Amino acid sequence: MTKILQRNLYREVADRIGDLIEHGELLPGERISEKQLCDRFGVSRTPLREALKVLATEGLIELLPNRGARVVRLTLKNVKDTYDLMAALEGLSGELACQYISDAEIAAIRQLHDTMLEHYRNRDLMPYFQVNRQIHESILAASNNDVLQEMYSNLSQRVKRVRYSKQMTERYWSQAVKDHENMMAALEKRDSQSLGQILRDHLCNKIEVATLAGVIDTEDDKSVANS
Amino acid sequence: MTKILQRNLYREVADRIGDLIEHGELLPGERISEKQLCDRFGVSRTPLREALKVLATEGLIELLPNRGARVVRLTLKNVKDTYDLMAALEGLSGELACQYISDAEIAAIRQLHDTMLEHYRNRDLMPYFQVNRQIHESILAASNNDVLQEMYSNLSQRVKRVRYSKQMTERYWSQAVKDHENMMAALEKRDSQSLGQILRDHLCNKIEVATLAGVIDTEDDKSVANS
DNA sequence: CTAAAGAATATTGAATTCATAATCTATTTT
DNA sequence: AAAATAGATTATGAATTCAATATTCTTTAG
Repeated sequence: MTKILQRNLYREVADRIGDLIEHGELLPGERISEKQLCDRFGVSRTPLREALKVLATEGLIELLPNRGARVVRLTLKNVKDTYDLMAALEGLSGELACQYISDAEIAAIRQLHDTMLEHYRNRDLMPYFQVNRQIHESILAASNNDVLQEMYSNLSQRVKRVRYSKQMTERYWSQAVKDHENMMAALEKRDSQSLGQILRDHLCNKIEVATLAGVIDTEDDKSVANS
Repeated sequence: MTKILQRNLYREVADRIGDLIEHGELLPGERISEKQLCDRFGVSRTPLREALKVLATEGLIELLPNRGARVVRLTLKNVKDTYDLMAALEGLSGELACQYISDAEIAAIRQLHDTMLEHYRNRDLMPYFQVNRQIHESILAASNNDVLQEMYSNLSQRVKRVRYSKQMTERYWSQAVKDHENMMAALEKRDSQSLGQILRDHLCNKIEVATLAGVIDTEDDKSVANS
């Protein structure tokens, strides 16, 4: 997949700041200094400030009038809300995919599925997650709904930075694999109702949330003192 | 027209441009002139351009590198995709509302519902739609999910400008009212599965889409000539 | 020594300026 | 006369400048 080369400086800067947030170089609640980032990226304040406005719209940072920007502090409720929404969107993607997906696309997903099972049997966690993600993305792509994909992508961005803190227990892992077996069966039957329901109930996201409580909403050195 | 004198100038400008798009003063596909809007709002290009970036992120306009901004041209598929998504979100809002809604809130919605029925009996179309919208908004609010509400609001904004072109047929109207009767029953029983399903299937949005084909994607004088 | 007040500094908000790319117009060539 | 090209004009992209608000530091009163 060739990347569309962005000529827009502000978009480039926004993506870079997004990366900093995702990788924890900018902490939740941390004040974002315009000057500091300008120096870091070698751009002037104009495109940087445009990027900040865009990131605020995307929900990654928040802007306080006359007081600059800060990284959004994810609360447990906030993450929970986001996952509930993502589950609903995945459900919709499954329903739609059943209507539009081609035999070839199903075969490709079947292949991913089998690969994933192999990783599960070997207990290769990272490759498992990698392929798992590809399966969900394939179904999303097959939904043939651009708005849905855009929205899902945005929500995914917001909670990306809390993903690394997962410790899969054996019980949940086997359940997730069973879910995927059912998904695969529903998809190959093109049973949209079933696939939608399975994806909505698929708990892997919620597991993450459950194991997460300690990571998010950390009390930092920076003060908050707002409404 | 009152001039702008508020903090968060870019937000104000973005909202005003959004209004222009919604009310058809800026047409789909129409090139947006920065200078013209600057003069109109009495602001400099800096906050205006920030507003354009935000509007592009919200999906109302699109930015072409070095070639300015233009109002997004809604295609039938685009609107259809958006409504599919909104239906899924409404479904989720219903499920969640059943979990969190208070007796008082249900009573308030019951009151709105009865008022709506009255408007239906009198065939008062506009008041009917007004109260109808209030009911859906009340359920959304009761869902207790801020992210959901934010997303729904954004999607709603995108398709707002095609709403006025609806001609409700008697048959669809009576069906919509029946749907609402079922919704009300499910809500009062706090039957989240039922309410979710009813809201997802509730067709009023799709009626709009069906009667819409002539309105959207109008071929304007302005040229497009992109991928 | 603490706390309040005021000056100094730094940061943000917005307008202006400069640079570059796109568009338009007029002229030239076939 | 039609098409192509060079120059002029306009619009956009980005940096800089100016103005305001907020923050920090210093001084002074209690």
